[in-house]
Amino acid sequence: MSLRKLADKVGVSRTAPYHHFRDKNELLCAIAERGFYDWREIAEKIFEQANVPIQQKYQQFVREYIQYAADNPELYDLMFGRTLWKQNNATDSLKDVAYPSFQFQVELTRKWQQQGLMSSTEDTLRLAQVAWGTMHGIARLLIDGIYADNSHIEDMCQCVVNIFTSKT
Amino acid sequence: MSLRKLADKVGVSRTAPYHHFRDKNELLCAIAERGFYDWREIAEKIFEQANVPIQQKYQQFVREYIQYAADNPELYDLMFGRTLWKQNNATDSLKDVAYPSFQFQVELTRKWQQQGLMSSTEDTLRLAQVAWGTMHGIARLLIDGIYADNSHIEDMCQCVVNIFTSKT
DNA sequence: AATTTTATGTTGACGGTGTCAAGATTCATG
DNA sequence: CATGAATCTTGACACCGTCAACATAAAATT
Repeated sequence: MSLRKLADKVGVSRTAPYHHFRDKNELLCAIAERGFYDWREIAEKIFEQANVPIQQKYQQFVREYIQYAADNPELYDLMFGRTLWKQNNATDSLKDVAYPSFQFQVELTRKWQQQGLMSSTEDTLRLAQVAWGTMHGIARLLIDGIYADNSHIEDMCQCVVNIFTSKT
Repeated sequence: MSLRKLADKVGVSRTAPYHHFRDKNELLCAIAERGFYDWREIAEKIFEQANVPIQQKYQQFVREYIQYAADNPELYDLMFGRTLWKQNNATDSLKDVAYPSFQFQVELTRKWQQQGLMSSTEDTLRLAQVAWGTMHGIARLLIDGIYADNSHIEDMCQCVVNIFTSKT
């Protein structure tokens, strides 16, 4: 969607947004930022649950991550797509929210390793990148409509959990 | 890059390409098609090797997949990005090359399961989606510049192999 | 050899888009 | 009341994909 159509739909002139955002990129960054806040809330709720085995929490985490992407394809594309990240288009404000979100994934991985859910022989950072990459890749295959269908989500998540929590 | 700049760089008028491709989308599809052919050649060479253990071939496959994406970020984005796939923008001609490429991944997975490299308790299609999703996700994190660096490729690939070939 | 068709090129024009500059309006605050 | 900030507006510019119309060279047909 273009800025002009957007402005028109809101019933305002085409240049009105420029008094609130320096350019289109900043507006997109702001939208993505909201996405990171929303996702963090969802993720935190998962791990706040008491009396739920970690393996089940992990499965829930994977499923909700992918479901979030499938439910908000455009937003996910903004948050993790090349539009904002490929050429330093990301605002400092966006980075301030996104980087901790990336770091969160690493800390989660470390905890999973410590709790024996995942192999502790792997380097934590690498494992975090791979584990996240797996969710990210499946999410992208889904929202880009490549050889994956929304009806496969549940099964794929189960498969991910099986693979990553295999005893070594 | 825009069609006009491209045409200008080639030293031709802006509408010249329209005598060879119906529109910009068709041109992009043709480029992506070439990418699929190239990648198939690379992949086939890996599995043609004799006297190389399958695990090593698998590792090589993962590494070369990700390296190919890292070396040709724009091309990879065309081949597997939402530009061409999200809204049936893909040409029939492109689909004819791409779908078998997707299917190839499934057949590879089936073979890996049969040869005991990967867990044979997982459904082959799901496992193929997850295994490919992992490579795809890491490739995307790399080329989109999100929390992954080209210097991590080797280590990440090793990690992927370790995870997916864990004995169960 | 002459003619026609095809392949390939060109310029002009249209509507769409992001964005800047300059001016209008509202509105809170001194 | 006056001032200045916040907000909105229209006009203009350069760029983009694409269409229509026309030119020309090569290939095919007669």
